Amino acid sequence: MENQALGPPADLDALYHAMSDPTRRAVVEQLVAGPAAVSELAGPLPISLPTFLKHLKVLERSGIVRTEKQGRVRTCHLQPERLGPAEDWFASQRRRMERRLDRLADLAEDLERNPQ
Amino acid sequence: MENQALGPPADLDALYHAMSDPTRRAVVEQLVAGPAAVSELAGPLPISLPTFLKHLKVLERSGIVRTEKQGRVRTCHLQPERLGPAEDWFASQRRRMERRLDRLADLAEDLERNPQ
DNA sequence: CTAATAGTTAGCCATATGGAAAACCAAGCG
DNA sequence: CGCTTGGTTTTCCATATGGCTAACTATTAG
Repeated sequence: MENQALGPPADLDALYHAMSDPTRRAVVEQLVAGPAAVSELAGPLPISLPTFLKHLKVLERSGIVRTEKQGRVRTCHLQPERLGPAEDWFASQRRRMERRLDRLADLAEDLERNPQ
Repeated sequence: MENQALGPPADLDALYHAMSDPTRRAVVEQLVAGPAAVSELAGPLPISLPTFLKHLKVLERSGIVRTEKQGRVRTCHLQPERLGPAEDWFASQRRRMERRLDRLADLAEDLERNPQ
């Protein structure tokens, strides 16, 4: 449930930190459409290339993006399997919360049926 | 900024930022079990109360936790409906990615069947 | 009324983050 | 070879973050 033995340690800190910035989410949304070179990704964005590179490094540290250089072009790919754990933590909390609320509702019903 | 008509409104910033810290995730995991007072939440944690309060404010800004004070006790509640959007963004990206990979697989199959 | 309890404010500090400009490689092209 | 293109490194800046202590306010228990 926690660590699925995929690449680097699936650390939620880095993952959620990576996704907490709109620029970086935009990059991910681009990469969903397919791999892209650094300049293709940076082009439309209103920030300088070096600044973009910092964002890219944050994404790489989080494991959500992998990059490789061929010649002078660095291509960026999304690692879809890293999206799972991020989604899972939220889903897990939500489910636990719902179960609790259900139990609470049951209890309330019992009390109503069988008042003290 | 450049929101490309993809995904929900960008208060995801605050949400993901809130979840990028282990202390704050621990608080959320506690609150899933039910509402709790500030000191109950802060007690087990290895940080000072003022520091804890800062974390709590981050959680409140993100909308994931609501608090109310009665007498001298401030009680913290989880807002489960805020967990949904956070989960959804990831789910949405993952699904888009999967669809793309499926199309790609189909294409590869076609090529194999019908080589150029 | 006094004292303990539960938070809150106010400083202070070190590090991290997001941003920019400038100068610097290295791979291709003509 | 020399120029251009695509990245990279370095340096610098302002602000945010996470942590602390100390001092303060406001309830409530005795």
